[in-house]
Amino acid sequence: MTRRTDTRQRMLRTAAELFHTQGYHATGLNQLVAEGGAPKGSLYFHFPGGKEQLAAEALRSSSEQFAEAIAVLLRDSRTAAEAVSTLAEYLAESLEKSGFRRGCPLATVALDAADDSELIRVACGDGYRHWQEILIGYLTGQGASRERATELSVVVLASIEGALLFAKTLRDVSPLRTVAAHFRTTLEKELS
Amino acid sequence: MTRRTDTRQRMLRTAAELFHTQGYHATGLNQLVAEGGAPKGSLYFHFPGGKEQLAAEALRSSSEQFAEAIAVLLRDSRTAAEAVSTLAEYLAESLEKSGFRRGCPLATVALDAADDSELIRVACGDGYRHWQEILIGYLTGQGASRERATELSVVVLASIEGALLFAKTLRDVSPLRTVAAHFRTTLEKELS
Amino acid sequence: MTRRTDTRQRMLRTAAELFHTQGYHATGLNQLVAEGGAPKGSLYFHFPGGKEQLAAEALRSSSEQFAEAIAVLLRDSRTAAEAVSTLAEYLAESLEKSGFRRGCPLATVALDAADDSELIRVACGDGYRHWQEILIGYLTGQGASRERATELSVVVLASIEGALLFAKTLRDVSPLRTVAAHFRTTLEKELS
Amino acid sequence: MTRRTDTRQRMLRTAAELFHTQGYHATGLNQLVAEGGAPKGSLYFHFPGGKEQLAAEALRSSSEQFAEAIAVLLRDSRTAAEAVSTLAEYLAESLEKSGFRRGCPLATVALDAADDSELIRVACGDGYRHWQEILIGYLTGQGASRERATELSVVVLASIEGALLFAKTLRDVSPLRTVAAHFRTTLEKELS
DNA sequence: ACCTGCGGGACTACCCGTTGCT
DNA sequence: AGCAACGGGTAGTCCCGCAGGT
Repeated sequence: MTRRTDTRQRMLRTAAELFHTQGYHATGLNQLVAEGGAPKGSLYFHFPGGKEQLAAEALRSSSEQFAEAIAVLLRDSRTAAEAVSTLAEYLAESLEKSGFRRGCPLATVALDAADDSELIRVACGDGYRHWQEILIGYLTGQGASRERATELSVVVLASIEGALLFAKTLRDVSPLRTVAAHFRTTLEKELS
Repeated sequence: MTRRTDTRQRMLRTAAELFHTQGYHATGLNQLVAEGGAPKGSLYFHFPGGKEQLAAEALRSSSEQFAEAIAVLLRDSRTAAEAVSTLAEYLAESLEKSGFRRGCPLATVALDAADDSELIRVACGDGYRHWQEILIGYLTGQGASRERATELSVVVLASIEGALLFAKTLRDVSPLRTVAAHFRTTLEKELS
Repeated sequence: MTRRTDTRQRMLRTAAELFHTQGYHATGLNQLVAEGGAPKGSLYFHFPGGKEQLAAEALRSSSEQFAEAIAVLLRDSRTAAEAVSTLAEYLAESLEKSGFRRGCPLATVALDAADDSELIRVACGDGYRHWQEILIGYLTGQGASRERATELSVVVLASIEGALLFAKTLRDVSPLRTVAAHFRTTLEKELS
Repeated sequence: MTRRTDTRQRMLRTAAELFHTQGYHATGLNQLVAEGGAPKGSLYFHFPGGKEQLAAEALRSSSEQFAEAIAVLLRDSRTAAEAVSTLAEYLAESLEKSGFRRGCPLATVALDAADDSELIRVACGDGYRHWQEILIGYLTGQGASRERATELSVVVLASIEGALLFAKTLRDVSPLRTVAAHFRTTLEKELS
């Protein structure tokens, strides 16, 4: 039965998009089913856990998709410095093109729902850890020690998250570029 | 006439607390007036602009209070490296003591309400800019050029914001400490 | 599936009754659902347009019911003079029995909501036109020219509406009887 | 002290205007004080009976003003037929010029508040009786018997009220003109 | 003593996430 | 799979009084 999967998948896509841009509490189930063209009653068939489960699954999906994007970006970069720049530029474009609406796909929900739902908090946490692991793998591949790579991955990722927050709030992507420039220098020195 | 100031101020305090920990859309006016002991009708007397105005003013208040805390922390630090460490430690404690609820006082609302209200977005943006200026002032005082201080302030602040997000989501303050350790090294090298 | 129709219909009946006696703005949705025994959440399922749509549909229903009553009264009258008297007497009884609350089922809402809602204004307008057409049909059947019947229908209907207003305001049905007496004479002379 | 009278009077004027066009329940005290430029707290000083007293006084004022207008119109008319036509035309113009908002100054409130407030109901009733007396006086002056004048005054006034209701609801003043034409004929025949 | 700024809740229309019955 | 129902929730406005300054 493919239709079931199809409906479920469409709901998840819509949910991912809305939770990404609006956060958890600002996103209504009505808007979700309206925008996704899905019948309202079916929601609790596909997601018995309700809004919480839907959000958790949508976030996992968003997170994996983003992880894939990072992985591709890193694979195509010759140096860590270049990789960070490319990532920042990609995020800047994504943010700007969406009218400063699409920042980090997890951050908004992580902040406004983590205290309400353990399921959601863990989904976001897992996402962040996954991204970090990808970066650690890359940096060790570039010659960094496991310990150093771990530290750098946290700092780089945190900087980018913070820069995304600033960029969205100020409607100006320059924080992303500033952060990228900083780490280009830092990483080039260290991982020549 | 002290009562007027008192009620308004009490509302603002309660609002600041709730918006800080829950975000904009997750915070109901009912909860707000219940927790603040104020009647609903008074709210719209003091804040004719409703929830939006209340949030914007509360955020400005939160932002200034935080700015003051940063300023004090920096004033009491001998080096920039120490200052960043102290700030990170202060935030880590604040986060942990509140059960991982009090992160950045602006970030949650900035992400979940910036697209809905220009008033709120600008209030948050002004807050971030103010914090940055404080940091720039400190760094130039420590010998950094204006340009370098500007870049560093963005990177440091963004890292801390991102680390707060990670710490809250993972229920673990170590990202804050990792970031602090990183900048201790970086800043000590640069601003000896 | 009979339950759907049932709930919707029950809501409409209650709405018609309340809007008839209290007008639009004096009738609260809470009172409506309480009095109708219907759940609050269902209202916006059946009437997505909210109070306005509910009122408009209730008025159309009231209007048709009243039209039917007029039609029956006219069908059972041998002369136009008798018909007007019977109608006036019927309205006087209805008004008095209800404690001077049930006047024209459209007038109160027409006056207090026509400027707020085009939907409601048109619903009332359509009702009045329909009643007039019924009267025109009857009068032409009694030998009046189309033109004369049109004029008479307006005057007769307007007089009855005005008499209902006076009767309700003065808590005295005699204006209705006075109007009836007047048109009995006028119509008997003309449509012998 | 003239200021007191002034504020009170300004409140009454604004109230008369708003109750006339919107009815009782659709008119909020906030709108009233905002539109009238009066201080909110003063309302219950000048009108201890609150909204109800304010409305009742405003309606009495409106009613007297309208009675004066009728008296002047009748005084300037040579025949009853002409008088009714002039009155209808005056009302048609007033209605049309106000965007079909100013109908009878009492009717809207009479219908939507008579059941809630005896004070208001009686104020409207007194108004209607006063208008009738003026008309009766005129018609007896034109040669009608007291009894006949009483009946005619009710029918004429009721017709005009009903025509105002229809005109407002249909956004078309022709019912007023139709009624006027009818009574021109009737009255000319009778009171030659 | 004449006012009125401020406060006080109950109530407004509307929508929420959720669940049975079909 | 899904329509209809459910009631407690949302932000916002209602009409009203009281304490205290002019």
